[in-house]
Amino acid sequence: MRQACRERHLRLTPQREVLLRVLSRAQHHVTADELSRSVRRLLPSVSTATIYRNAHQLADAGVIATLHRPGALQYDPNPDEHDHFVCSVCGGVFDVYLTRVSYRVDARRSSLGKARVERCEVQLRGRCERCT
Amino acid sequence: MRQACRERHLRLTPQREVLLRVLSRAQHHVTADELSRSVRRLLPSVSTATIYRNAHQLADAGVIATLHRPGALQYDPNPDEHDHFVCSVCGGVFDVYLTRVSYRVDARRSSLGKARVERCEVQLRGRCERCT
DNA sequence: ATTGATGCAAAGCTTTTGCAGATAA
DNA sequence: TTATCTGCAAAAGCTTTGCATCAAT
Repeated sequence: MRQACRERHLRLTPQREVLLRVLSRAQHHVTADELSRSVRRLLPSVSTATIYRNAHQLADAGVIATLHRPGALQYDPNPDEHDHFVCSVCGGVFDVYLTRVSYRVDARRSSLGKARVERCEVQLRGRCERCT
Repeated sequence: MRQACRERHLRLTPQREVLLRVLSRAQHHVTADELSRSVRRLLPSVSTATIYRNAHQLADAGVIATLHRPGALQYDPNPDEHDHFVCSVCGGVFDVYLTRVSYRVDARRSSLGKARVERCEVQLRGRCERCT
């Protein structure tokens, strides 16, 4: 992460260092608000604007990913390629790792034209263990 | 659509009728703002609150679907089961119909526990025809 | 010395809500 | 008649931005 910052001329300010640390420790996706709280626990002065600005830069750099969920944006610190399971009851998002993903596009019904498909993201839905 | 409304005791007010008409004619996904404009072209007095309230009710009724996209919620009036292609350049969303979707969950790496998977949504990403 | 980063406060947007009056069934 | 709906305006969230100041390189 620090390496990626240097490459992009992102300075290693105390604020950014704390943010990186919090993200690398995060076990799940986090909203900007949760990120703010965690960061401020270590460095209380950090402003919301800084959280957003830095998170966006990291997302642009491909260091973290963003998920648009109802209510608020979520930052996904998991750098591995993976997909998600969304609980339709509690709304929780869980990482899942899929293998052998395959599909066929019904070209006649899909108005893709000459579009080039570069990636395939899967979102599983259902009830999570706790909401069963 | 009208039938679904009756079943749920949703009254067929002029506002709702226009909304249903606009939705049934829509070729793509629409934001609440676009929906407002289209509806007001036919019935200028309709308020934003009414648009949101009704769209949510229709979504709850399963008549339309909602997509959380950056910037704003989108309503998807397509009742067929389908997936989406998202252009990473212009952000446009296009309907795609997939067949033979298959995948395997790597249970060891995925912390799903006893969660029950009920649905599998696929989101393809790439460049759409116009952005190539 | 430069160029980028920060905090603050204000602004911007989308979406929701309270309420009184109106209306479909 | 009654439960539902509507418009308005205000409120509520989340996110972005302008700006003066500060600091990493």
